Amino acid sequence: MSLESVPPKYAQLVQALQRRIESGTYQPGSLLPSEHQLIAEFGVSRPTVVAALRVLREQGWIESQQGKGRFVRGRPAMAAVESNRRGQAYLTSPETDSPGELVEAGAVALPNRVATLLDTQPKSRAFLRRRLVTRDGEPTELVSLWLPLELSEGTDLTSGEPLPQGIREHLKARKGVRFDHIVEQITARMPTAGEAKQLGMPKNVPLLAVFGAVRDASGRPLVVVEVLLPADRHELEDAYPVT
Amino acid sequence: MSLESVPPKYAQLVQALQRRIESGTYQPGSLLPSEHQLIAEFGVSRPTVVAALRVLREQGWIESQQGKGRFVRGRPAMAAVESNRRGQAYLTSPETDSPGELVEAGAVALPNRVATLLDTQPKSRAFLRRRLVTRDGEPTELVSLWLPLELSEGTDLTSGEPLPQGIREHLKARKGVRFDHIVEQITARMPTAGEAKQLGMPKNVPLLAVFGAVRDASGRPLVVVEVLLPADRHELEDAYPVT
DNA sequence: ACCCGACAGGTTGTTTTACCAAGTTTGAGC
DNA sequence: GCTCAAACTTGGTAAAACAACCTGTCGGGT
Repeated sequence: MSLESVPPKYAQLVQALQRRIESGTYQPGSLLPSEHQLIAEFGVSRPTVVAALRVLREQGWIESQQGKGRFVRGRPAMAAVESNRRGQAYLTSPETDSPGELVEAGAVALPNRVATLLDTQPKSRAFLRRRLVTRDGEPTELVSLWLPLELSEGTDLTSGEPLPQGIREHLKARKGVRFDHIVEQITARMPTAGEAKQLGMPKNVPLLAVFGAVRDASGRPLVVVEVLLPADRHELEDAYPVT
Repeated sequence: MSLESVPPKYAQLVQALQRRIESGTYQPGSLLPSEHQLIAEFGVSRPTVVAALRVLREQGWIESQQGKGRFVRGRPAMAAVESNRRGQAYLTSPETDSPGELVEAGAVALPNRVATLLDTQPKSRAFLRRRLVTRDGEPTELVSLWLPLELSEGTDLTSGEPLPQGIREHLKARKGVRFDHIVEQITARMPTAGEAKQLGMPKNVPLLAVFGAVRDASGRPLVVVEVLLPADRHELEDAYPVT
């Protein structure tokens, strides 16, 4: 009676083949053993082998060609690029993890762009929570969070205290909403006098403005995050496959 | 004798179920018919049904719960957001599709950032091809393409003529290289005097600079694309799932 | 009357055996 | 040298069985 559940056979096969590719046993460009050979070596049936190879192909480790065989591509290089999405971190990790100070928390009239992203009438009101994040004691990013009023009620976001929990978990626990994906808009503009002062940046350096509209699986907007970054100190990096 | 190859049954099932979800026959949140019911209705075997449902789950249309059934999530909202990646279009569609003029084509010393992205020594030389893209007769974007010299030899990129073919196809046909993914860096800065003049923009408006390092499957950099956008006229949009 | 556990019948997840189709390579035979 | 069939490869379909999980119902016990 094993309390630990063993992974299914096809998943074990996936891991075994990944290890062999990473260790160089299977060189990139070479031909992988055929289905029949893998069946003989691992003692499993053909559908099991096929299931494992399908996973590897979908993850980009190998590619297959009908009639010829399956070729090793190597460890997918995309996985090595850590996607550095600014909005993500502030939604999942607790505010107490990133030092900073709360500069605003209360109901405000929505800017046009945020109203559009939230799918509400312009000038309607929503809850705004804005933090100035510091790194090494210096202010570096201005992070704003807009929530519809009905979503902010009954949460700890309206308090002036830093959240000891990720915003994503907090909203799921209190309001039952589930984040699914983010639509991101990136623009650049000159800082206002107030922003330049808060961020301690020269007035002739542009700001990178990242707007992230967080939506549920049906596409309904839940929250909008805005991250303002002085462009001389930050840049955004990301990776994606060529279609 | 059908010359057209019919799609496999599981793919037909995928399409049929997608249509029903989109048309509202299967409402989001509701329970999908069980495997047994789908087998009876479509007259296929269980592995075929399971294969179709696996595709739908991986694409985000449904989610499954062992012991209960499969629930409709709806058309994945991510698919509705057209990913608007600036670098992509210039790599795949022919230059003759986007009006503009070639402003530079020849070997130059690499800027530091591009040399880093191409994984070469700083100040080494590479081929630069720069185009000023116009929309509605107005200049809007400055697109630069850097290639290692050995990759530009024997291609039509060194000529002053617009390519009647996508760069991706051209390089694959002539040099046998295959684009796999792009590592993208986004920054903002003030335009130089020359850039402001070429783009016909005010000097106090920042530029969005998008650097895209195109790599093959092993992560080796092939080409670097730079797109310069006046920030008052363009913004970048993208969507990605919450992990 | 109420509670709780056993059990039956539903669901999806995993594995096996079997067969046919389609693409590629090889080599035997002409 | 050429043709073509055989033998390899992966892709797809069918039928069956077992395991794991959920949800009722039907008991028996308190």
